[in-house]
Amino acid sequence: MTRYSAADIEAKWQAAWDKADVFRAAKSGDKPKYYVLEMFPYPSGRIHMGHVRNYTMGDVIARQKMTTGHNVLHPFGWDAFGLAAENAAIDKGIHPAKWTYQNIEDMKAQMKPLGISHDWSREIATCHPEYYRHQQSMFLDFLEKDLVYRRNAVVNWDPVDMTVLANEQVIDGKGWRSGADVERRELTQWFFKISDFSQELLEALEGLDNWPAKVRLMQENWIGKSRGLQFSFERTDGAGEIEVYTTRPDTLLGASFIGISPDHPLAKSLAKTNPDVAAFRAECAKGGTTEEALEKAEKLGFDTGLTVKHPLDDSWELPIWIANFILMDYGTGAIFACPAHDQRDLDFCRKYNLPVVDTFFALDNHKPVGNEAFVPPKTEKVKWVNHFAGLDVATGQEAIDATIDLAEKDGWGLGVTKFRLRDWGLSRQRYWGCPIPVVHCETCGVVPEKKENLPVQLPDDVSFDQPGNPLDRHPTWRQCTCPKCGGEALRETDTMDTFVDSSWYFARFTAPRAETPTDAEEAGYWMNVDQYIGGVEHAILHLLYSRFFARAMHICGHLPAEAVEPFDALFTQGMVTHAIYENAERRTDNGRAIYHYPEEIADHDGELVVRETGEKIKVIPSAKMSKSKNNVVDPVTIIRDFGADTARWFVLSDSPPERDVEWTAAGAEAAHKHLTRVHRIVTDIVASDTPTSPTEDEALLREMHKTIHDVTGGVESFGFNAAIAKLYAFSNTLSRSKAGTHTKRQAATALVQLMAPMTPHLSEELWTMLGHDGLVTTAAWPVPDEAMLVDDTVTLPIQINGKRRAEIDVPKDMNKAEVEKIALSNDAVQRALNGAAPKKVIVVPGRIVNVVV
RNA sequence: GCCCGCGUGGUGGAAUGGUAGACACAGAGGACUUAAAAUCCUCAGGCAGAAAUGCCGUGCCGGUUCGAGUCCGGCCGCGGGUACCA
Repeated sequence: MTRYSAADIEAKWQAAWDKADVFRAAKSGDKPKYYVLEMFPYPSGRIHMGHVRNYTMGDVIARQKMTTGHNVLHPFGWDAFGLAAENAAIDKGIHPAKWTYQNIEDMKAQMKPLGISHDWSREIATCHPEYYRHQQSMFLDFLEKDLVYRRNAVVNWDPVDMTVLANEQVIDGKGWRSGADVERRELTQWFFKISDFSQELLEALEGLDNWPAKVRLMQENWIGKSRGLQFSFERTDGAGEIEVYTTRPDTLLGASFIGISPDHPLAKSLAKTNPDVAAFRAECAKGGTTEEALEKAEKLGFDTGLTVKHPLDDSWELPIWIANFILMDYGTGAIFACPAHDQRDLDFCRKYNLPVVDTFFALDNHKPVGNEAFVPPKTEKVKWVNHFAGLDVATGQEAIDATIDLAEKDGWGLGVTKFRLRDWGLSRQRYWGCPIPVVHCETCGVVPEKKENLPVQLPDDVSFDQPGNPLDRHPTWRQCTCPKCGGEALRETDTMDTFVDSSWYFARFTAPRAETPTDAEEAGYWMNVDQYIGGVEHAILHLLYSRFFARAMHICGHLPAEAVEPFDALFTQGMVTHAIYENAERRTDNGRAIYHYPEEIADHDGELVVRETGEKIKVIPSAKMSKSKNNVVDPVTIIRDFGADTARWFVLSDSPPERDVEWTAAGAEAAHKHLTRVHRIVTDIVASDTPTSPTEDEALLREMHKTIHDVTGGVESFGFNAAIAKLYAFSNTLSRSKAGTHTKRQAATALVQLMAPMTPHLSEELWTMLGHDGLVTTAAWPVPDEAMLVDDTVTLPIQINGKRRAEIDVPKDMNKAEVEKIALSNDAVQRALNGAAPKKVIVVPGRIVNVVV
């Protein structure tokens, strides 16, 4: 008897697939196409369990589709530009390109043994000029179609390193290398006009039936459509007005002050003459740019001393304050505050001793406003103290609509629809990204590079010995000729956000070597992605940007109209998480936490310590595996010790794919044991010669058909863990069955085929062992016999008052009255009834009986 | 802060509004073995009970329903996103 040796089997069958070239995709007329795509990885250098989980899921889908008559495209590539490469350049002195390409090689070497059905002939890397030249060319198309523009926007500025920081590089408001207080600073930057598509991107969400509801909801909220009132408060000094936008115009009677953003034109102009305003603005500019940082920052205010008039009452004056929590990017950069009915406004008023206009709702037990605002839900009816907008009693929404109507009728305001979605800033002041193909000319201004001059290629000779963008200080790279006037000009040194790279790679995969960004015929055939799979952390940005990009590409003729929603079905897998081990005794020189790899940790009598030094460890429970936290677990050892099939089986079993899983080392061994057992079960069957036994054979075949049915359903609906549970159960059934050898071989064949998408190498081996020709990878998927799926009798639980008390076996199609009669004559029911008649009897055919006593 | 999600035995988890705990891991007991490993068999939510059985039980509080892990409302805890990590 041969033992299961993953190493031998896996190398052998991978070679066989290569030889038969089974995963190379090509257009074909005779089969429906199926494009399955996993989100491509960032080449960090090591694959981790999250990758294995992601690609294995995609592989199960791809392989199962191959065997159900589909022409499958399953490509792979690298999201290769990014910040980490520059950090490596700074920390280790390696050139970002060298680091990236080396990582790609390393990760490929770790990926290949997994036996994923990727078509490697289509491999792309976004940092390759052959990729980004098409991206530059599309940027020029977008420019021509007015989908790109420049304006000022804020960045995180490190005043010590004199450099722009990513949000990730701002920790508690300080630069991660310098430790200096970060400031917000304005730069002129490039933007995609994604906000022009707000309404369309919102509406089209409804059609995405095969996307998770939560992702659609998150995008809907992100786009954030709102209808509100836009109107102006006139300044009492006659020097103009303050325009505000509010989604709660119904609270206008409670207006207590006007707040403007520190970046509001009025605040800026006051700062020119008033040093206190300038100082306050500088104070507000401290800290990072994230919405979280802005929202959580301590609320600060500054009294301008100016006042405005209430639009409904000329004698009602309100003060104008500058407040740090008001964003210039949303609405008009100015608001009115209603402290009686908004907690944040109330807190602000209490802090700065501003007068608070009392509640204007007629509350049953009215008390003057204390430190708690009364916030009725938009759908709740409230009664007014005074008639307002012609209303006496109304819900918030009715009041909002009525107020807008009133304002429009009386001519002092306008109902306006706004979106939260902002334009997509794509400028990055960094080296390792796709250069933005424009030049700056003294005479012509900003001029697009000529397409024939693409790619605008990154220079290789750059240094990272000082902070900032190396492109800015490169001795020659910037110098170029103006494409318009032919005079001397300077290249743009901003590169593109890496989200641009990942917003169209799925389209490039359909024709990865085409001379244009896409090939109309190939894109027409392969698009859309039928099944897209990736981490839920991409629910908003990547997926929304891609939806925009597909529309923009369509406008420029790079994608057909049907491809504006590029992902027909989306599955968001959960993350593989792991505890983070923070050193509790030591920090870095500039006070940052030190994180240790799981393998550096030892357990000393229940206390976790650093193995080498014995330093105590603070365990941070469970978080997304992240390089910066050193909590990434490496799957390579599992593959080496147990083989790819074990790793694949293991990541699919036990946890539902959409759920986060906490990584544990235990379990891989168990998965391997099971595969060994399947190998032994099949080996034993092949060697056996048991005569047929009608009842045993029938029982086994019934189980086989049920298993085929359940596993097929599981695989097609991402219920991989449930499918694997069925396969475990069926292995048990098969191994204990007394059926004849002929039937057992049939059952073993089904088992091997059903396992094939998950454990393709082992399945190929056993397929051959069972005497089948060809590859199980291309053999037709088994189909269950419907007649074998239904049992003649069913076991019905009997509940008394909703609690299970007994069960009865009845023929499956027995009518309700019969079932009720049998149920009522049951001992447990008789006991519960104690001679009385039941109040009610519910019979759900084939399901349950509930007797109410 | 805001948006989204999740919470079930010692552990991972299963369960179209219909028998809560399938299938596994760890555990206990047994068979085989000189012994161990491997393998096979059995047990196993908690409490009470010899057992039959009864009561409790899906983060907490409340609601809808003949029936709630599942639907609704309110909390608590954890995770993701928060526009320059990808």
